[in-house]
Amino acid sequence: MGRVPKVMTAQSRSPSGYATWRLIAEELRREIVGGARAPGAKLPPEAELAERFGVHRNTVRQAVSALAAEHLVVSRRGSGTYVAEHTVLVHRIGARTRLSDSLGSRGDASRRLLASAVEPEPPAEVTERLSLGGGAGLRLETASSVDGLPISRGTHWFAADRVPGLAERFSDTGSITAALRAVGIDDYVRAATTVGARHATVAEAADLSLTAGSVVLVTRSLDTLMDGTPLQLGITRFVAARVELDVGHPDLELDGPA
Amino acid sequence: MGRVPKVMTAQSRSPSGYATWRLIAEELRREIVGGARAPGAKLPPEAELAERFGVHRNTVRQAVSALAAEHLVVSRRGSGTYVAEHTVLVHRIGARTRLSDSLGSRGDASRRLLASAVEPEPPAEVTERLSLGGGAGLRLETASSVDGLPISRGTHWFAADRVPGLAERFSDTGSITAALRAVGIDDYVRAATTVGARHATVAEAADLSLTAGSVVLVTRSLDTLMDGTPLQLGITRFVAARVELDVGHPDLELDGPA
DNA sequence: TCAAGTTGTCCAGCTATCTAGACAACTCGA
DNA sequence: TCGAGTTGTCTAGATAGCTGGACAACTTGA
Repeated sequence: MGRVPKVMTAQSRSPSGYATWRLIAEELRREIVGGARAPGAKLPPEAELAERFGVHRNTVRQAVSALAAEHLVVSRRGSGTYVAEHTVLVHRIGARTRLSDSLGSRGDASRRLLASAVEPEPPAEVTERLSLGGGAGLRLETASSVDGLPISRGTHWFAADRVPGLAERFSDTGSITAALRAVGIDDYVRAATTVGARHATVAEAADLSLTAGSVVLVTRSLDTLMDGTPLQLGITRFVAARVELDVGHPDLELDGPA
Repeated sequence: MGRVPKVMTAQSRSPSGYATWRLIAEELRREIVGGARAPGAKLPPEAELAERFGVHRNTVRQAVSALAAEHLVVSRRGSGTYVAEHTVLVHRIGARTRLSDSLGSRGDASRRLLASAVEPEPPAEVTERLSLGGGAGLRLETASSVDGLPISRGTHWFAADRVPGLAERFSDTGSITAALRAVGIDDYVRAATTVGARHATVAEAADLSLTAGSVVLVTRSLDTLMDGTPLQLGITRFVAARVELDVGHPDLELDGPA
């Protein structure tokens, strides 16, 4: 592979608005999370990386320390820098799958309530998609993490009068499904989900322990009761570096008879 | 909203590795593609934006010109800066939906073949998921655009001996579905799709007319014949700023009887 | 025990980026 | 027609980040 893209050749920085060390960090991160460098593997020495990217070793060091800050690599003086265990969480998006399920399959996962509030006048999108019609909205802010690393932040909207006491129930269980069951809603399905991606806002970067400008996956989903009544509008921001979404296609059989 | 995050306070650059003007550009882009600023709407004057972000007007100008470079805004001397028509393409991911469908619903959309090649030894992932078993792989590189703006880049793998002449057929129609039909494959379905997001590589940024460090949505999908034989492994990079993925959930009825 | 290899720390100089200010060019409503 | 408002262009200076080099601290294998 020799020299690699060569974007960062000139002295100091490329005029892209991105610091050279950031571009290098992102390239190395791609190699790691993409699987080209397995956990436990040793990274090439800084001197070698510096030569490969055509920059000074100090610049590589800054890139590596950024990766170390997000626990993707661990450096040992005198020995080398090693890829850390980093397991990417695969979250399945399906009509009946919940984030709790994806988290539950893992060892040290948690989901917790950060805040809840009754909003007399929710944003237009919420009023519309939940068919609130002037009623108040209940907003829940949640956070999830795996192995102590933040995975996602979620904003969940409900019709306030349909789910009395939901916030308290959620705190008990860490599961929205369980909390809904506790307030009398036994079943619901995912009606629609859209997926986008963008740079994290400053606030999101802080919340998710990311450096500014990291990438987040954003899902917007609508859950409905079995009779089609809209139940929950959820907006979830996932740390793109640590999460992959799996879009199930279980509707194969549905097409046969049609 | 007053002053906004204030990340970029100090002189020169913030210590995040991102130039101040880039952070501002990304914030403005979020406001625009997020819908807070409608197409045709006038942006606040540069002086006002400068005050809001706590930077000099020149810094705002650099951010705005970056947005202008991606055709998200248009500046008119003496008048102001306006949000351009930018329509986000919504691409539905379902068992039987094709990118051609999403593109087809739009006015000036195109899809074209960039390259095709028979690879005697495809990457391990391809060999495995397509069950090539030592056979050669056919690789197609495609690009799609809407209104002259690049939307995606795709890499499509097939078993070379199962789809003779596919590349030529694709060039004719701009549709993989049509090309497959032309070589005798009438029907197939999406078996699995995963979605991730990350910063674009340097090469991708160039291919998709993006500035370095922009965000791309990455889907990896496997299509199979109706009998389950793997047919196509596709890796598509979408411009996150211009595309939203819609995950259909058409399998509601499937769960009832189960 | 030693030497090669690797990461950690420090410092001086250069340069791109941001700040600051001024003025030109143009639009649009009064 | 005029003037307020807005974008376009230019110059100059300050500073943080990148470069380049040297050396210390530590690990590992011979």
